[in-house]
Formats: sequence, structure tokens, C-alpha cells
Amino acid sequence: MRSVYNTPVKKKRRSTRFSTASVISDVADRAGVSTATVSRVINSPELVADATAERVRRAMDELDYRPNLFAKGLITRSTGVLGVILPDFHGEFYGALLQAADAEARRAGYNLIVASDARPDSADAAQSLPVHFLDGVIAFVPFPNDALVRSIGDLSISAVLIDAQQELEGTDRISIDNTSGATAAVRHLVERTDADDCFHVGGPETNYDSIDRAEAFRAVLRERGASGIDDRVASGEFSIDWGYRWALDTLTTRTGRPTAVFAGNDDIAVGVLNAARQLGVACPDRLRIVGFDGSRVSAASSPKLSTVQVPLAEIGTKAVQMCVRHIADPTINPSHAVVPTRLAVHDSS
Amino acid sequence: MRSVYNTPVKKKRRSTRFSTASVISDVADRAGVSTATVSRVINSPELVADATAERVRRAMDELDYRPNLFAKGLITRSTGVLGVILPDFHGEFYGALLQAADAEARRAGYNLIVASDARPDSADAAQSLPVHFLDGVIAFVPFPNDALVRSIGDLSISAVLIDAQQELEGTDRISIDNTSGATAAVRHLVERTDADDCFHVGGPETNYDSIDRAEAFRAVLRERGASGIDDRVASGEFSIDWGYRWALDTLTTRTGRPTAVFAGNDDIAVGVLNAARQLGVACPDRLRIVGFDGSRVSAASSPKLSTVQVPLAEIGTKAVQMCVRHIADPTINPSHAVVPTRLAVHDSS
DNA sequence: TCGGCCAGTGAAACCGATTACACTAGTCTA
DNA sequence: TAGACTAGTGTAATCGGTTTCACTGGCCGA
Repeated sequence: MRSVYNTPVKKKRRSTRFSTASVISDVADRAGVSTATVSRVINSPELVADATAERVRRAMDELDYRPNLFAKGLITRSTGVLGVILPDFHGEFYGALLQAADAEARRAGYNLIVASDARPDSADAAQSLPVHFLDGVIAFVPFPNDALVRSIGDLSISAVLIDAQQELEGTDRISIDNTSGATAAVRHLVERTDADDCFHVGGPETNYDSIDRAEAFRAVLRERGASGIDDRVASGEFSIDWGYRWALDTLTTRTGRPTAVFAGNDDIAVGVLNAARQLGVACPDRLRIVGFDGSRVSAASSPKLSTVQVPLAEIGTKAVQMCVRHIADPTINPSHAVVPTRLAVHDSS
Repeated sequence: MRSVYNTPVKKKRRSTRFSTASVISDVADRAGVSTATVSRVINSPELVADATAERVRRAMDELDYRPNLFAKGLITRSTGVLGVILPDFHGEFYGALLQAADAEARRAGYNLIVASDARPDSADAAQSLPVHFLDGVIAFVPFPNDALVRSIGDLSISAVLIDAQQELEGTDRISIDNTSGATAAVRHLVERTDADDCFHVGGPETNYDSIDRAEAFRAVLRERGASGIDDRVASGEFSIDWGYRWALDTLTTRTGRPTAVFAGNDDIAVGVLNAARQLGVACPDRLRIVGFDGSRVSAASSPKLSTVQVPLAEIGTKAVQMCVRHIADPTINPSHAVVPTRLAVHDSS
């Protein structure tokens, strides 16, 4: 007998408010084993005799036992949660990405915490994310945002940057190969109309994708020996409204009328299309239009929009895979995946 | 002296792999106080002398101290994380909702974990969500899904059900008042065309919103004494393609041609619009169309779609507010909010 | 001057898991 | 048949916080 004075009535469960959830010691008691054995049944069953394990499993079932993730996390320092930072969830662009990422994460046994932060150069999302919690972070950074990238670096957890221009020590990256798709789109246009009448209506000036797409436009036109190229490149925002305003303005007041428009994304293209229809400019007969993204609005427009497909689902899936891989083995070299874009010709060009 | 044999060199930090994060005892040491005092500075500063608190805060800053959420959660049983279950994130419908929910959650100091589960009658999302972790759950359940609702009930945490038909003991609910908007929309149509030529192209048969919208259609037509109403109600899915197929079929083969279509949502309406344009049926001259949701595609279409606005952002915001309120005080009676819908007339009707 | 009270603080128990280490009993080898 | 080894299990330390309780010293009123 180890002690004479100390024979408590076998310490029983605290009555934590009215939590009825059972804990590991309940299971241990019921199965007639120690908590260590219960833990082993869960985490390394090969160490436990079959008969014992069976008894423990039954006890877990009967008590509907679920391990407390706080206690577990306190030891293992992992939660099975990945953080995802996106500029916004509004459009389908990020929705499609999130959908695929969530599916892949679930497959790998992870959950996604989301945070959006539209403002460039704000790291609020990263700040408010409960980072001590997360096993990894995936951030879509299509704008220069040093604050965000830096604060992700500070987290020193597995991270995947999508679309970011900045390199980050030890971090996986995914980039969108805008150039190939954009080049194909612009070539497609200049083969059908005079290069001097081709216009580019781009997205935000500082957006990396915008920059790539505009540059591809310029390159193809230079290649064709077009002149006054810069005058035919406009930046605005990724919205229907911007495309609409631009087209209304340009189609009515310009002297050299556009015969082809390469839009920075599908929304812009749809705006241009609407303005053209309103002005009685037939598409594709008098105005050819190509969008970018392959979004649902592009499929919904009529004439159906020619567009450059961005494989959003693939990006989401790949991001999670990279992140999970890096969590499993932090020593492997960070990789840089470039996802292709592909011109899909429909009726608007 | 309490013990003779036991004078360790003041126990120092374990070298947890290479985690450089500082813990509460580091802060305590640096500030020359106990861990209890540090904890008090964080959680109930009024108990600590100003000078002491100031010293502790400086120490926290200098060490860039962040409380370990596992340890904290182990005691307080709360994480500041809400789970959100949606059928999918694909369309902008749920995206808009999520966007607003995230913003509101962040404002209230919470984060969102997301899970999507498109399959009706599957509770996988709820199962795979790390529920021991969550302070609350918000679920959008537009389809009958007893499994999901039941498993949310089993969680016994604060929950908000959106759009669900089932009641759940002690659970807040939000419903969309489809009827008022739908009624207004159908009245709007029958005032402009013969009630006998009005058709409804609905979404999935089992979707609660679909059911409400279809029923409102029937009610208005009955009110007008229309006949053969059931023949003019079709169910399909919430997609452009379904609307397109329906219209192609109906506009070409039916004898009594539709002059007005009330669509189950904007996607369907856009599909109808595209088919009509392709068949040379002018909208709104020969065919009036009203959609539902007030989505971005509706604004992008031309003619601009008349539609019934669903305040998705409001729903997201309200869901988080209800959930947070319920977490703060679980004893308050669950409430049931009904959000209105509003007809917005544009150019398609 | 004494007792009571209060503000401020620390020591230590506790939350519920994981896991290093110790131990037992059986099997195998020499 | 002793010794080495192994499979299976339990004890107790540990993770990093929160919180109860006990304690100290200063101030107050009687």
C-alpha cells in the first residue's frame, strides 16, 4: 500500500457545467484499462492486443467518446485545420477555388478556416486568423501586399501562396500562367481583324493577373507591328460596370472604332457586350470579344463568350495538396507550380 | 526551505522542436510576476495594479507573446470558431452569404470554418467538422436533410439553421420569405399579360425555396382564375442549362406559347432568355421574364433581368449575430427571423 | 493599538489528452 | 535453466494556460 492517509473514493468526473461528453478516463474505466491504452487504441493500435482493443472500442462506442481536440492539440500541436485567405468570396472565381479546396481538404482529413480581406496592403486577415491553431495557410495574393506576405512568413507554418509575386523562404507557390492563354486569345483576335483596331480593357492596374494579361496583349500587337498600342490599353476593375462604361465611351466617341476587344476578365467582357448590344453593334460581326476566367457568366451570355479558361478547381486542389505535403514533411523543398490557361473559342469572336 | 534534495536550476523551456514561440511563463519571468498575474492582465485586468499590468504588457510585446489557444480552450472550452455548412460555395448565392458572415464574425472576434456538402440527406459535413472545437454552427439547409439536422442537434452547441423546414429544439432559425417577393413578381407578370400564358420554371422539386416560389405562382394564378395551372409549372434545377432546355422545348413545341415566365432563380431566367434570343423571341416584347435572387448574372444579362432580391448579405450577417448571441447567453429563447424578398423590376418584364 | 477589510499577488490544482519510462509475464535461445 | 528479448500494459510527467484559495501588507475605524 503506497499511502495510508490518502485513499480517495476513486476520483470521479468533475461536473463541468452540464457537459455530458465523456472523456478518456471514462472509456478507460469502462473498458478496465488505463487511459494510456485507450490513447494507444486510437493512435497506434498495433501496440495493443486485439482483445483489449476490441473492448476499448466497444466502450468508446457505448459512451460516444470523441477525443477533446484541445487536449490533443496541446500535445501534438496540430489541429487538422488549414487557413485560407482570399481577397473576397464574392464572385464565383474564388467560390470555385474554395469549393475544390474544401473537398480536397476534407479528403485529406483537414478542415478549412476562411478569411477574406479585400483591401490591398492589409494583413488583417492573417492577423485575425487564429494562427496558433492552424497547421497551414493558403493565401491568394493577387495584389502587392507585403504586409500580408510578411505576416504569413512570420507565422512559420506551412504556407502556400497563390498568384503572389513575392517569394517567401520555404513556401510553396502556385502561379497562373496568364501569358499563354492571353497570347492565344489576342492572336485569335488579330487573325480575324486588324491589329490596329484591337483594344484591351483590363482589370485593376496593380493586380498581377491584370498585368500579365495586358503585357501579353502588348506583346502580340508589337509582334504584328501595330502602332499606338498603349492608347488601346485601359485599366479599371474586374466588373461588368467598368466594361460597360468603357465600351459606351469608346464605341461612341472614338474615331478609330474597335473591332476586337480582349477583356481582362469575363465580367468586363460581359459589360462590353451589353454596351455593344445597346448601341446596336453586332457581336461578333462588327465587334469580337474575348474574356478571361471561364466563369459561369461567360457561359450565360449570348452570344456565348469566348474566354480563357482558368482552372480554378485545379488551383484549389493543388494548393491543399501542396500544403498538406509540406505539413507532413516540412523539409522537402518548396515547389512552384504553374497552372496553364487555355483559350476556349465560342460565339463572341 | 521546502526541500533539501530538490533544487533544480529553475526549470527551463523544453526545446519543442524549434518552436520559438514564447509561453506565459516566459512573460511572467520577464515581468517578474507569476503566470497567474499574466493571465489576469489578459483576461481581467481590473484585478491587477496598473504598474504591474504595464510591465506585463511590455513583456508580452517584447516577446511577441500569443496565448496558446489549445491550452486556453482546454480550460475555457471555447475557440472563437464558428462552423458554417453550406450546400456548396460554387455560385455567388452562397458566396455572398459567406462574405457577409465572415465579415460579421470577424467583427465579433470569431473565425469561420467552412464545410460544404451538396448531397441531400448526407450529414458528412457535420460529421467531419471538428465539432468539439466549435463554439457554434450555422447551417444552410434548403433541402430536406434529417440526417444533417439531427446531427447538428446532437452537437448540443449553439446552432442557427437557415432555410430549414425542421424545427430544432433550442435552435435559432432564419427563413427566407419567398412568398412575398414571388407573389409580387407573379402579380407583376399577370398584370401585363394573360394569366393563362404564364409559366413557372422552377428549381429542384425538393428544395424548400423552390416549393415556396412555385406555390406563390400557383396561388396568384388561382386568384386570377387561371386554368390548367399545374401544366405550366415545371421543376428542374437551379441552372442556366435547365432554363435553356426548358425554353427551347417549350417555345418551339407548345401550342399555347408562353408570354411570361417566372423563373425559380436567375440562372434559370438567363437560360430562358438565351433560348428566346436564339429563337428570335423578343424579350420583353413577346416574352416577359422575372428571375429570383438578385444575383450578379441577373445584372449582367441584357435586357437586364427583373428579379426578386434575396438579401443574402443580411442573412449571413444575421446568422452570425444570432449565433454569437446564443453563445453569449444560451438561455435566451431561440428566435426565428424571416427575411423579406423584394421585386426589382428592370428591363426583361 | 487592535481587528477587519481590501487590493494585489503567488502557489498549486486542474483541464484531457499523449508518451517516456517502468514493469510483468511469457517465449526463445544457448 | 538462466538470461535476453518481446508484447502488452500502467504510472506519471507533460503540454500551457485559468482559476481557486491562501497569503501579505496597508489602511481604516473603534
